[in-house]
Amino acid sequence: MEYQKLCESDFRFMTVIWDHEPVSSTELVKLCQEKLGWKKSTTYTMLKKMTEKGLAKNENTVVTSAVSRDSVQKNESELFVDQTFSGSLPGFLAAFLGNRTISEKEAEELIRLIEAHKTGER
Amino acid sequence: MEYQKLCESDFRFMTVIWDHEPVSSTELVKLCQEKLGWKKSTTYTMLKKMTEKGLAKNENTVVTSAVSRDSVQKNESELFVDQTFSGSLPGFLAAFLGNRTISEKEAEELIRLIEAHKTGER
DNA sequence: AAAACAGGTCTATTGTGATAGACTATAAGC
DNA sequence: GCTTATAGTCTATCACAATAGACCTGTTTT
Repeated sequence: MEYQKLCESDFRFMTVIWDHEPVSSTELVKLCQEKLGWKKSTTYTMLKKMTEKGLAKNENTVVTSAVSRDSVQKNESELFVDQTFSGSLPGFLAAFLGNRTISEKEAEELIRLIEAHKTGER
Repeated sequence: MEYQKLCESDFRFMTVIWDHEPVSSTELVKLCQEKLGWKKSTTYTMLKKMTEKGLAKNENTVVTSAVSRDSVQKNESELFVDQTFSGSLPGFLAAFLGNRTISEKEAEELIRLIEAHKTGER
């Protein structure tokens, strides 16, 4: 099955789960109240939707994620770069950097990442 | 005024404009028919919406953009990184690269971009 | 003058994202 | 046995994204 984009509230909800799992459903209701301003039924509605989509689990009142934050972030990023920059990572980076500057420390971190994913091919 | 996110069809529509401007409205109708499968009235409805939002202009049946592709891409990218990675560019890059590899040529291009935006600060 | 076309508006439909109120069922405490 | 939590469902509302059909007006062609 192919990746199904998460809409915004889905993502924010999953973020609460990722940040706190495993978490009891009651606790999750409290957290969503605090962090997202949601009522109880909103949280349960979302929770059900997420379990139906296979993104979360609610077993015996204990909620956990069924997909990792990393994998979702990866899919979302790919989708975004595809849609907005026809898949061009340099295109994205050029746009994102625009006329901002980044610290040398951050630059080094980025370069390290790039080096780590570089193949030998030209 | 703050940046108003473009929804998906808005962005695809603007892309047609950016790719062809200046373009007559009739021609735009044809292009949207081809590229997006839209009917005439759909194109005009969108065009009106875009002019109302200040993203495009229709002057004397000649359509042009009122915002650059670059600036929209920049805003969208910032928004995406903020929402998905709490604003962390390295976070984005790590997720995007995942377990893929990039060619040496592309890596060089990315590094050049990063160097160009590096400040002296540590 | 009638037909054809360019250029456009207005209203309507369908889908679904986002949110919650009212209600139900089951177990725990008194 | 009644009350109070806990855990959850079901239905509904509202906004707006996405799309288009029917219609209108002015200009050009036959």
